[in-house]
Amino acid sequence: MSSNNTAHETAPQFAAHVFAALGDHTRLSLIEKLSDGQTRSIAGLSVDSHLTRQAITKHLHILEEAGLVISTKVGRESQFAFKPDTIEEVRAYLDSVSRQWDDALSRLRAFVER
Amino acid sequence: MSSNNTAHETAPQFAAHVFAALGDHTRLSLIEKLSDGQTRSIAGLSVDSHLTRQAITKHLHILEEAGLVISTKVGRESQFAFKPDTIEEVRAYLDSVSRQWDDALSRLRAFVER
DNA sequence: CATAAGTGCAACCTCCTGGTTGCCTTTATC
DNA sequence: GATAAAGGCAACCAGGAGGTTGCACTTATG
Repeated sequence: MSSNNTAHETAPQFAAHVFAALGDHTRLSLIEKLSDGQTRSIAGLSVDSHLTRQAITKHLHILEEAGLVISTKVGRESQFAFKPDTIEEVRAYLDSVSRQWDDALSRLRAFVER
Repeated sequence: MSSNNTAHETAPQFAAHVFAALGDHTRLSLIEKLSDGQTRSIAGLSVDSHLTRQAITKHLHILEEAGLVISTKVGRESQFAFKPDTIEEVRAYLDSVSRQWDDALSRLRAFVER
C-alpha cells in the first residue's frame, strides 16, 4: 500500500480515494471492460454507452487519477489500459480489515473457552 | 455475491454500491474502528470526531444500508457492529476482476510463446 | 420526579458530481 | 486540400452528498 500513492496519503485516505473511484457503476463497468487486458480508445469505450463521450472521458480521468487506469496518446487517439497494481493494494487493504476482524474473533473465542 | 444483496442488484451494481459506501474517509474510519469486533453506540463513535453526532449518524446509516454494518437498539442507545460478510463479497468481486486480468495475461503469454 | 444522556427527525445550506452542449484543435483519409 | 474522426476545453445545469442547527422523544439516574 504505497507504490501508487504518489500524493503521500495515509493508507485509509488512499483506500477511500480508490473506493470512491470504484463507487460508480459507469466507472466500474469501464474497469471491467479494460480488465481483459486490451487497450481501448475513448471512442471505443463510449460506443456502447448511452452516455456522451465527454462523460466517459471524465470518468476515465477520475479512474486515471485514482491509479486504476493509465492512458497513452497514440496518433489522434488516447489509449486507455487497466492498471492492476492499485486494485491489488486495495485488496490488501481489505485483507487488513478482515484480518483485524478475524483476530478479534479468535481473541473472543479464546476468552469464552477459558 | 448474493446473500447481502437484498435489492436484487447485479453483481457490479452491488459492488459499486458498497464501494461508494467505502469511498469516504469518515465512513472508512468508522469501519476500521468497528472491525475490532466491539460494538459501539453513536455517541461512542462520535466522541473523538470533529463532526457532529448527526453527521456520524448519517454515515452509519449509509454503511448499514450498504450492508457493511448492523445496528440493534438496546435501551436508549443503538449499538453498531461490523458485519464482515459484505466485505467478503466485495473482496470476492475484486478477485474476479483480478482473475480476468490474470487470465488475459496468461493468454497473451501463450500467444507470444508459440 | 427532575434532569441528563442518547437518539431521531426535519429543515436548511453549500459544494461537488455526473452529465450535457458547443466549439476548437489535431490527425487520418479520400 | 477537403472532410471526417478523435479528442480537449470550458461553461453550464440539476441533483445529491456531507454537514449543521433546532427541537422533540425516550430512557437512565440521582
